[in-house]
Amino acid sequence: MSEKKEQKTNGKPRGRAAAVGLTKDRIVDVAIAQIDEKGFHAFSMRELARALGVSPNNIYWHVGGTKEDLFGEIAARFTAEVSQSLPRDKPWQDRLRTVFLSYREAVSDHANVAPLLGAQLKSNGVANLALVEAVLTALHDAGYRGPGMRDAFNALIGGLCGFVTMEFAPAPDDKAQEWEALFAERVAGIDPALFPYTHSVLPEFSNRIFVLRWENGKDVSYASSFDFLLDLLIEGLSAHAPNQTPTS
Amino acid sequence: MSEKKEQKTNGKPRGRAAAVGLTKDRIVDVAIAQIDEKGFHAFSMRELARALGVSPNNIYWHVGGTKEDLFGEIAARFTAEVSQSLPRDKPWQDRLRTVFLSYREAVSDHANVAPLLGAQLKSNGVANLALVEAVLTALHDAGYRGPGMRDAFNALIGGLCGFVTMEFAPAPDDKAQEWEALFAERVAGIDPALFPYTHSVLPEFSNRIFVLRWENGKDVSYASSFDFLLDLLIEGLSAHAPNQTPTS
DNA sequence: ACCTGAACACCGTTCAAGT
DNA sequence: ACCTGAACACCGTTCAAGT
Repeated sequence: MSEKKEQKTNGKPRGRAAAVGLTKDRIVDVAIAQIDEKGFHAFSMRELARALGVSPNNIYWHVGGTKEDLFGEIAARFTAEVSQSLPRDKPWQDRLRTVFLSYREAVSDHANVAPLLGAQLKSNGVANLALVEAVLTALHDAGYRGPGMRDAFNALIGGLCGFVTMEFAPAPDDKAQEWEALFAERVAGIDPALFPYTHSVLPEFSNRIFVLRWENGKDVSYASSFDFLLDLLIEGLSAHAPNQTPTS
Repeated sequence: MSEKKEQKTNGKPRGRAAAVGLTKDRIVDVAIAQIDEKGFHAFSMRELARALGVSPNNIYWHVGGTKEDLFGEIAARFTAEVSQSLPRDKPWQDRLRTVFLSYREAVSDHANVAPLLGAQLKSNGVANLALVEAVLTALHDAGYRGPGMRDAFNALIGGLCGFVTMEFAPAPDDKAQEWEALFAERVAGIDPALFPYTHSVLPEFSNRIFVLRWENGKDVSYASSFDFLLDLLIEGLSAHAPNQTPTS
């Protein structure tokens, strides 16, 4: 994440009236820090204003009408980070792999922000064009065009970014410990007569597969599952590719 | 969605004191209706209480301490619906396809509830064991065991359910029209010198691929992209399967 | 067991005003 | 252009109390 100095004033030189020197960049910095610390659920505009030592309205002024707009800015910061240093001359398969692995890495550094990234159009929609361009170019090199390219693009973004959103879905807030214990117990007590296969994988998969878990990706790694998904998709795209590129 | 009659009293006969006859089922019914109508963002416990003609505390009493618990109940209702009528004697590929197509269908009937389903552990975690059992059984028939089975399970659930969550991510609330126009304009004005491939697919893909869109799956169908993702995964799982089952 | 009224400690957002 | 104070219309949740 870019650690901009606080004095940045959006490029424009400033008159002598400004007392605070608030910046969109600084707002986003502190907002991410707050979410990291207290979780997405506990994040509020007023608390953010307090942390910045500023009136809430000041934030609204810099960020544009609404809390959702701030979320959009936060999401933009993330996707911007991903588009750094995309490899240029590797085969399209390698480029795709790099893009999505680095997306997952960026998100896992600030896992509490995850609910923002997949779950709202505005965040979702702050186009990071470098990322889009990279994926489209890779698909183009694979020979995809038209509707087939659209489906391939959506399958990649939806499947992989969606996975990451689920991976870091936040657990219940406060009394987490109560809930964890209760849920763990419920999983352990699954009836083998009704659900034989689920029961048979039980001690091993308990808390390690989606749905049957009480901790998220911050506590239990889903890296190998993500890699597997990524492999399936890239291999599948190769197999369906209308036009193969030499795998130099 | 089950349209339980309002009088249901959880099976237990009731003493003469009960004036209202509120039920968890009825709470969930009306909550889903409210979210359908006004969107997830606008949903509140107090508004729900008003719609039910009931004191807010009454809801808390039936649903267990918190709003998150209610979300869990709502999610349970959904996954419960999916597990109806899972085919028994078809090949595992067909069974997987049916499960996830019917999951997507159930969600798209109440698209505004989507943010609830992938984005919070508690909803996510209300184990629908029939669904889990169906997926695990299919993977077992494909020959998957141990860590490979775990990765396959997570890739399926994370990729496909994650896709659906993104597909129906809600657009900004009120002044949507403003934002749509502005975003559409921004997409139309993408610089062909900086992002040549993105620019080249522009009129065709505008608002039809993730990231570069201002409407969600309620307004623009992502069915073909979901189908493509599903095909890639099932074919890939077949290719990697440790043990093939005769097809039919 | 089921239900309510009143209250606590917050929110997001807007309006009018200051420099 | 940048910033604040005060106010509006809400929240989720809890506490004490009623039948």
